[in-house]
Amino acid sequence: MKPKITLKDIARELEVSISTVSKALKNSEEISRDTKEKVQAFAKLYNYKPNNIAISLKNKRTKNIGVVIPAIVHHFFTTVIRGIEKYANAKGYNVIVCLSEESFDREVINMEMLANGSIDGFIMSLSSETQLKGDYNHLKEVTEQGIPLVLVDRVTNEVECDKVIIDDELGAYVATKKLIEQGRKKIALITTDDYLSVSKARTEGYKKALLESKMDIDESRILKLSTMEMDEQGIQDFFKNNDVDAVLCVNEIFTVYSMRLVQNKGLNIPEDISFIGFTDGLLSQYANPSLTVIAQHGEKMGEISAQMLIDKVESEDEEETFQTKILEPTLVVRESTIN
Amino acid sequence: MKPKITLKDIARELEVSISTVSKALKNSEEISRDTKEKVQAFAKLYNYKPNNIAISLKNKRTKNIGVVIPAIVHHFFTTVIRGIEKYANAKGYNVIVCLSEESFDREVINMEMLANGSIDGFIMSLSSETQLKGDYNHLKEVTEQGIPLVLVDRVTNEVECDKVIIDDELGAYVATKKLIEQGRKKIALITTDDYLSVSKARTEGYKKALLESKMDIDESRILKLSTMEMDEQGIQDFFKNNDVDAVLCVNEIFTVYSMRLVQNKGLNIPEDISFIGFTDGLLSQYANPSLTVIAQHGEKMGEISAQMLIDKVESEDEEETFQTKILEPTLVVRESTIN
DNA sequence: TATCAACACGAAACCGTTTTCGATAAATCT
DNA sequence: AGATTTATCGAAAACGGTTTCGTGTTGATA
Repeated sequence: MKPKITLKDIARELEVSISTVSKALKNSEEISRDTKEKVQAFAKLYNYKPNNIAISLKNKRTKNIGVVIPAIVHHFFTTVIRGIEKYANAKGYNVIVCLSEESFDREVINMEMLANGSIDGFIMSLSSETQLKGDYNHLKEVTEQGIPLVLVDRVTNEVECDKVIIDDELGAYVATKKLIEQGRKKIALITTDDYLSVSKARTEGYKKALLESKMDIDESRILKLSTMEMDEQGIQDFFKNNDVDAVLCVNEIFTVYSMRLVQNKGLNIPEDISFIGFTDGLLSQYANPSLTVIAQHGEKMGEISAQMLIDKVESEDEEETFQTKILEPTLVVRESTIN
Repeated sequence: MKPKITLKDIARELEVSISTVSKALKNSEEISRDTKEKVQAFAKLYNYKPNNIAISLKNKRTKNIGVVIPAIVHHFFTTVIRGIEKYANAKGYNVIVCLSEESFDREVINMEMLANGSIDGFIMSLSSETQLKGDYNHLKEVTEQGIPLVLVDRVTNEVECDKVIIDDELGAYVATKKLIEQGRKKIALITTDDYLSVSKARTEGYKKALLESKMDIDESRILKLSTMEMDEQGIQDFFKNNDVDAVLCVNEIFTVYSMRLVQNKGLNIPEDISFIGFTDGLLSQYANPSLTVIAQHGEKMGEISAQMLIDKVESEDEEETFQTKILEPTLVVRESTIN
């Protein structure tokens, strides 16, 4: 066990001052070639690495960014993290991941843990409970303290900050339009409660497409489920009581589970009924039939979030100008719709 | 924008010394009731929170743990992270996640970034490239520096540290045994290269079960694929050239993809051919038919890893005693096998 | 030979805490 | 009254760096 070596150790050993060592290691012009070589050789020999904490304390910058997301087992969020990691790491930043598990309290606790010097900025996606409560004081507090914040995907316009979202309304619109073009007349929507920003937008896109095609909006064809748990019974009841020929679902799981139900009823996909889901994840790729989906480009969203955040963190001037980056979703056609 | 308030600010404002403020906030006996109340009230009013970085520097403990894993889009690893997060957070620790993306270099870089004071300990799962190279010097270095390390799932016995694994050999053995009991005679194994610790163990379990039942080991029924990418062609060729009535796959994706291939050939699952996979993830649950799998209990593994690490971090004594915790996998029977 | 710039280095402040060790005054004891 | 406690607080070191500023020693210049 060889403990870490410090500047002080080198200074003592070489009988110079700490400042000399520090400068020598930075190749400062102030220090003679002789001393620099001596110090650098010694440092290399003993594998000296400056202590990150000390540096953080000195320049009030940690090179850490905090990421608070509702869940990690959802494929979409893992791709977002991956994008963040990728960009952040290339810029020399570490990523501290905290999971709110859709809980308001855990979101608050996690932010407070990180907001006291541990990170230079936040990237976060709101928990569903937070969006339900509509309480964003914990976000406002960090922005008031001057900590940069980027909201991604699940956002709110209650707090002023940078945001990265996809055009969920457009995504649902395009998907619904696609189903209409295929001659579908009874198009269902399986979504989550409206307080989720994304769900609301998608419902609007769905309705917009229907209205544009002079089709009625039948509220009984819209199923709203909880975000917290997978309500299998709810979906079963829905298909028992409704006769539909196409379904748009706001996530992969709803889609795949619904497909199995109708398959067990003896229907053929996509001949008898079409499906389109959100999120282009493993489930969509490997489902049978494979899913036509609205791809959300999570990795791209993560990268952009990280870029916006790090730009803010590293910018000198304190211009209070925020932007919202809206990405366009992509329709990926596979086997669950007639192509 | 209200900047963070420090002890010094409070001291100046209340005309006492910094030490008095510090003690007052800790409810020290040294300080009079009057002063304590005054200080505490002021601190609450201005929402004083101690700076984590300063505290870290002082007591050489960051309350951060570093997690380095090969990938995050694999369901198994996300469950591990979730378990780590859960335990660590309950203990007041933050989790810094780094992705090696199966690359040796990125693994080294990430560890070096974190090893200089940013974290109190590591939890990691080796990248496949690292296992291929067999170079574990970066691990040995951190342990030599006295930084606790816990290896999880993808481990090596080249480095002495705590480890958490599941009994992969047993898992494959149980699965193969199950297939044999069902009367399967031509059981294939689709796995990854042997340099991965888990693949090797699973292959052994598979062989052991076969030998125990006096069945021949036909090496042509063992397909070894790269970990790096999904080799669809390799699987297609395999099923073109082999006649099998049961398949054991080391992950979900191999299983699901293989199932589709044989389904498209007109075979019925599980009547004509059975499938068992590893990892009880979304793909397994929602595949059609749903998968019989060997569950690896990733979340549990994460929790145990975090517990072992934090125990080491917080223990005073430096006993160099390491343990390897071996979890038992569980066979989850679903539709891809005859039950 | 006195002056001055260039060179090479060190002292010390600083980042925000914690903690040890006095120090002062009042209170208690002999 | 003098000695000793006790209560209350502050100075300062420490954690491990960075950075400003000062200082002593050269050598060159006038």
